[in-house]
Amino acid sequence: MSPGHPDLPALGLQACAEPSPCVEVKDVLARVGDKWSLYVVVNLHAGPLRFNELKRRIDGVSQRMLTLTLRGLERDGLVSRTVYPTQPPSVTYELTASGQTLLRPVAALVRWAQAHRDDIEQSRHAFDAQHPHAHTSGA
Amino acid sequence: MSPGHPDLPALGLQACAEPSPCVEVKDVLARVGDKWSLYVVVNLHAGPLRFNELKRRIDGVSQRMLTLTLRGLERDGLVSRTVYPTQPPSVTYELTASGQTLLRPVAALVRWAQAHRDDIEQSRHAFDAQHPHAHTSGA
DNA sequence: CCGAATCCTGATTGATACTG
DNA sequence: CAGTATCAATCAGGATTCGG
Repeated sequence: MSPGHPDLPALGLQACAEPSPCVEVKDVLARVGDKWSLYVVVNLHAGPLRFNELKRRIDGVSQRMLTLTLRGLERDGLVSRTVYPTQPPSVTYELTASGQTLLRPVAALVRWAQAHRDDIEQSRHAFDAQHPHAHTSGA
Repeated sequence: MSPGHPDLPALGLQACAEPSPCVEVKDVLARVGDKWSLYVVVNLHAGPLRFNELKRRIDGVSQRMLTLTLRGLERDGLVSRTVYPTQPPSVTYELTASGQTLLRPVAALVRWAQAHRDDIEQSRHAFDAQHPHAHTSGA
């Protein structure tokens, strides 16, 4: 029955079939999948940035959300926060070693997204066409 | 100043520094990062499953959320739905070719999560310890 | 300049009940 | 068995305002 599935179990995914042993993944996805974390991490990949510089680059993020995102990232040890007691105060954020390693798997996902963008777009269009009652919302 | 950053730009991430050109990624993360899609995809990796079988396996998912998740996945062409007009009706869900390819980058993320689980856990604990005002919530 | 606190809105989710 | 509909609760996110 099984078509030509490559054996994914070898990738360590079978351990993730149930919610309980898979909390770690939810964790990661919650961190990287939220609205802004990814942008912060990516923008920080080239070196430290100050708060408002980050805010200017991400443009669209509210200061509240940027603060919360940075706090979350900092809490998880993905980003470090450095305060320079100047006048006015200056604070910079930088990727930690962990934060840098995260970029790699994220990049894989990005590549997948780019490769399948058209397929998905097309698929959605086709699907919406034959499902009149606009529940287009994804899960 | 830049520490030993591997050149991430080569990974195609620099194109993602700003929201606009990065919609695709948000898309993917929205699909895979939501509460249940990942479980569905992973559970389907070994072959087709019926609705309630899926529901039983994921346990914790409400039938509503499973339906919505499957619809979203189907809409994006990641999962296919097959109806057998038996009595009672039987419906099976299966990963499409696209859906199968998604497992690979996801696995990379899973591996990262597993590898950094302890660091993150520890980091959170340390962070919470010196931040009394329980905003433990991540961003 | 950095960022914390408050208020308010809308999207997500879950429980329950009902239909084919 | 598979799926939909409705309702209520929760939560994330944005605008604004105040403090160090």
